[in-house]
Amino acid sequence: MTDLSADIYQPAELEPAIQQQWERDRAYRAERGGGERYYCLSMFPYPSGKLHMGHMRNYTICDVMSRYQIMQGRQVLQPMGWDAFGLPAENAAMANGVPPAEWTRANIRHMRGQLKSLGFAIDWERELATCDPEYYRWNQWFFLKLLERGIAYQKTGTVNWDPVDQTVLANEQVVDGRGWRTGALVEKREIPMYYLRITDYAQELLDSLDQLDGWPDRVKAMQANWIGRSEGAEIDFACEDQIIRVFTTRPDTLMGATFMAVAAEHPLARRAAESNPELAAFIRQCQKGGVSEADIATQEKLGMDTGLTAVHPLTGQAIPVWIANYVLMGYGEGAIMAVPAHDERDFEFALKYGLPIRQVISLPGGQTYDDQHWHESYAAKDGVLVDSGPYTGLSCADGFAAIVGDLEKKSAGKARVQFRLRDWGISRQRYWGCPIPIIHCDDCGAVPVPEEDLPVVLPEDLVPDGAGNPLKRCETFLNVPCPKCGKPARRETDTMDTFVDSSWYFLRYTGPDNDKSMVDGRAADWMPVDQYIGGIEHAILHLLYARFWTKLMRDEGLVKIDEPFRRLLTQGMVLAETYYREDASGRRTWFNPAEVEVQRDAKGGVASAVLMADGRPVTPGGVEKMAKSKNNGVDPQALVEQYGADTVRLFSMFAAPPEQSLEWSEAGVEGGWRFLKRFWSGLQRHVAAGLPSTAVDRGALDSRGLELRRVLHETITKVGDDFGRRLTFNTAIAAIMECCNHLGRFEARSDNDRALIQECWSALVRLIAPVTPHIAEALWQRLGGEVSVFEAGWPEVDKSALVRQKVTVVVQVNGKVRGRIEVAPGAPRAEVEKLAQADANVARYIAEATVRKIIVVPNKLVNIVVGT
RNA sequence: GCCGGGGUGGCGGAACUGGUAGACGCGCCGGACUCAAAAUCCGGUUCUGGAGACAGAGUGCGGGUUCGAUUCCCGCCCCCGGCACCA
Repeated sequence: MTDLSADIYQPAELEPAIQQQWERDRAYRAERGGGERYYCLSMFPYPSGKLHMGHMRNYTICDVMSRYQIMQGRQVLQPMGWDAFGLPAENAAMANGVPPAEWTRANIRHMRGQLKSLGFAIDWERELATCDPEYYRWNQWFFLKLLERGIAYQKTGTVNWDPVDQTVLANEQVVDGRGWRTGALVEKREIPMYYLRITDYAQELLDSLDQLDGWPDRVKAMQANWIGRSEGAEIDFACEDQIIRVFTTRPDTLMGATFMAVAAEHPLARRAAESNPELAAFIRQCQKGGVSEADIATQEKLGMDTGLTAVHPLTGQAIPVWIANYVLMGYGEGAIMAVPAHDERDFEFALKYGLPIRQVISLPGGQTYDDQHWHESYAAKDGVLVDSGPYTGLSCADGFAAIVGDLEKKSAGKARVQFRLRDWGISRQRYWGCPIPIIHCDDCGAVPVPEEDLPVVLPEDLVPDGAGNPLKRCETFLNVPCPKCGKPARRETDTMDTFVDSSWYFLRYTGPDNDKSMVDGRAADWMPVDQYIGGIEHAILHLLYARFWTKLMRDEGLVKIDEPFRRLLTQGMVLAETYYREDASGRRTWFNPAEVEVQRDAKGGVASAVLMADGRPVTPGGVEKMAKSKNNGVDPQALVEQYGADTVRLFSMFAAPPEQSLEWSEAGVEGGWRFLKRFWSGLQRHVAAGLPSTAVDRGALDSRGLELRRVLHETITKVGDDFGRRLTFNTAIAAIMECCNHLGRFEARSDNDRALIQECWSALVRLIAPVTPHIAEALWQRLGGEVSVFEAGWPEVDKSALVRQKVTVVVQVNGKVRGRIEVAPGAPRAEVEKLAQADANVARYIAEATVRKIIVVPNKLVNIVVGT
C-alpha cells in the first residue's frame, strides 16, 4: 500500500486527524488503564482572550511530563481549568461595555479551542471555571467554616484611594502615585476588611518547607524570607500615661537607643496630632502615595518630632518620640526603638534630623563610630557590648539574654518571636469576584449567610464603569432579609481575592462533579500533586496561599495531606526582540518581530533591521518579555497554523531549559520544522524499503553497527534521565537529534543492519513522542505499531550495548591540553601515565622539565605537573 | 530599598559531582543540485597568529583557593522576577 501523500510531512492534515482519534478513544481520561497514579498540573490560565506564548510553554512542559509518565505505564491526571475572576474582565468591560461574565466566557471558549489544537493529553471531562457558582459556592462555604473557627475575622486595612473616582485602586492601577484613569494623586485609606489568620500557620508554613524536597531551593528561600521569622523581644517604653510597645530583633543594642519612631497611623501619633496642627499636616502628608511596599521602601525618609518623650526602661532617660514614614503600622507594633549606630535606616534618619548616635557594640580593630562611614559591620553581631552600663563587655548573645532578663524582671518586656508575614486580607472592593457571604443588619451586625442559602450568586449582567463596585447599585443583589431577625438588611458587596479561587482548584479537579461537598475521597487518590508547573512570578504569593489553604482544609478534616505540591517546576518567561522607530518628540512606535526583516553581515551578526511593509530601517530595542506595550508578542496560534503544533512544541522545548527564560526566534522554529521533516522522510525511506521481519542479531553487527547501537542506547539512557529526573527537555531533544544524525550517516549493508535501523527508529519515535505526539503517533503506525505509541511503553536500555572498546583520555601539562591518547576503559594507572608521557606533543613540554606529580582521572584525563 | 535568580561564540543554548569550554540548533561562509531561485543535501565555522602542525587568549569585571575553576570563596557591575489589590 503506497500512499504518495503520506510521503510528505503535512501536519495541517495529520494533527487534527490524530487529535480526533485520541478524542474518540477518550485516550486521556485520568481513570484509564491501571498503574501508579501521577498528577501532573500546570497553573491554570487567566482567560485573557488569546493563548499567549507563556501559556503555550507552560502547558507544553506539563504535557511532555504527562506523556512521559503515561509511557512509563502510569495513570496520569492532567486537568485544565480557568482562573476566571479578576480585574482584566472589569477593564475590558469599561473599554467596550460588555459584561465581564460574557467577555470571560467567550474568551474561555476561544482559548479552549486553541489548547485543543496543541494536542495536550488533558482530561477535559474535569474542566472547571472559578466564576461558575458550582465552583465558588465552596469558597463561600469554606469561608463560613473559617469564620466559625475564628480563622477569618474583620479588621481595617489600608488601600489605595482614588479621590476623584471615589474608588479603591489595585497597586497596578497606581501609576507614579496617581490613579490610572483620573490622574488624581492617590491617598491611603483605612477600610474594614476580612482577613485570614495565616500568621497562626506561619511556623508550620516555614517548618514544612523542609519536606518539600522536590521544590527549587530558591523558591523555598523566597518563601522562608517572606514568612520572615525573627527572634527578638518586645519592649515597653512609658510615654506619659501610655505605653509604646516595640518589637526589636536587637535588644542587645537597647542601651544605644537614642529616639523612638512611630508610624503615622499609630494611635500615639494621632493623639499627638490632635493638639498640634503641624503634626496633623505631616500625618496627612504621610497618607499620600500608594500602599505598596516598594513605594514605601524607596520613598525619602521623612519624620517629625512629636514633642513627646518616652522613658528608657533600663536607664530611665527621656528619649524623644518621632513620627517616621519608614515605620510601618502593619509590621510588628507600628513603633520602633531607634539605634542609629547599629541600624542603617535609623542611622540615615538620625543623620538627617541631627539625632544623637551612640555606639554600643565594639567593631573589629577597636574602630570607633564614624558618622561619615556607616558600614554594614555596624549591624554585626560578633562584637562585644561597650558603653552599655552593667552590660559592657558581654557578647551580643549574652547581652541579649541579660537585657531581656532584666526587662522581664521589671515587667517592661520579654523575648518574642515575630514574623514578617501578615494576615491575608481577602476583601476586594470589586464586582467580578466571588461574593463574600455576609449580610449586614442594622440590629444584628455582620451575619453569615446560612449554609442552605449558598451559593450567593453574583449577578452576571452588570458592567463596571470604574467608579466603584456596581454591586453597590444593584438593588436586587443588595436587599435581603436578615437571616437572624428577618428585618431588611444588605448584602456585603466586597468579593474575595482571586488568590482564594486559585488556592484549592487543584483539589477540585479530583472530584469536579460533586455537588454535595467541596472535595471527596477521590482527593486522597490523587493528592498531593506529583508535579506542579508554573511561572516563577508565583513563587511566593499563590504558592504560599495554596499551601496555607491546604492546611486549613486538612484542619477542617477535608483532606489528609499537609502539603499540596510534591514537586515544583518554575518556568521562565518568554522573551522576544523588540523593534521601534522614534519620532521627533522621542515617542516610540513598536513593531512586531513578525513584521521586521533582519539583515546580517558576513559573520552572521545583525547588520540592520527593516520593516517589511516599507523597507525602511527600524531600531532593535533589545530582548524583552513578550508584552503588549512593546508589541513583541508572537501569537502561538498563527505558528500552529503555519508549522503545526508539533513544530511549535518542539521549538519551545528545545530553545532553553524550562526554568530559564526562552527567547523567541522564528529561525529557531524553522530549525524545528526542518528536523521534523528530516525525521519524517528518513523514517519513510526506511519503511518504503519494507519492514525487516526479524529482530537485530547483536552478535552479527560490525563495528559501525555496534557504534550506532551504542549511540542509540546512550541516547535512550540520556533522554530518560532528562525527561524523568533533570527535566531538561532541551538536552533530551539535542541527544535525539544527535542520534538521528548518526543514524542518517549509517549505511545498511545487510538485512541485519536494516533490523538495527528498525530498532533505532522504533526507539527514536518513542523518545520524541512526549514532545511531538502527533508525528510520533503517525510514524509509530507506519513502523507497524498496533496500539497508540503512548501505550507502547518506553524503550528499554540494553546495558551490554553501552560497552566501549576504547576511550579517549586528554593529556594536560600544567593544566593545558597538549594531547590525547586512546586507552582501554579501566586501563591501569601506570600504563596510562606511560602512554601520556609518550605522546609526541606532550613530550615536547616535559622534556626540559622535571615531572613533579601526575594526576590521573580514570577514563578522562591525565594532568602532568612539571616544574623547572 | 529588601528578597530571589541570571550574565558562556554572530545568536539560543551545552558542559549533571572541580577534570577536553562551546554538544544540539540557528545564522554565516564554501560546495552540490538547478537555466536561475527556493527547497534539499555535503563541508567549514570561539577569537588572534599560522599554509598547516600548532601556539596564545577566552565563560560580565577585579581578586583568591586548587595540579586543574563556567563550576568553590571574597568584592564589584549590569539585567530580570517578587514585594502582599495584575494574575
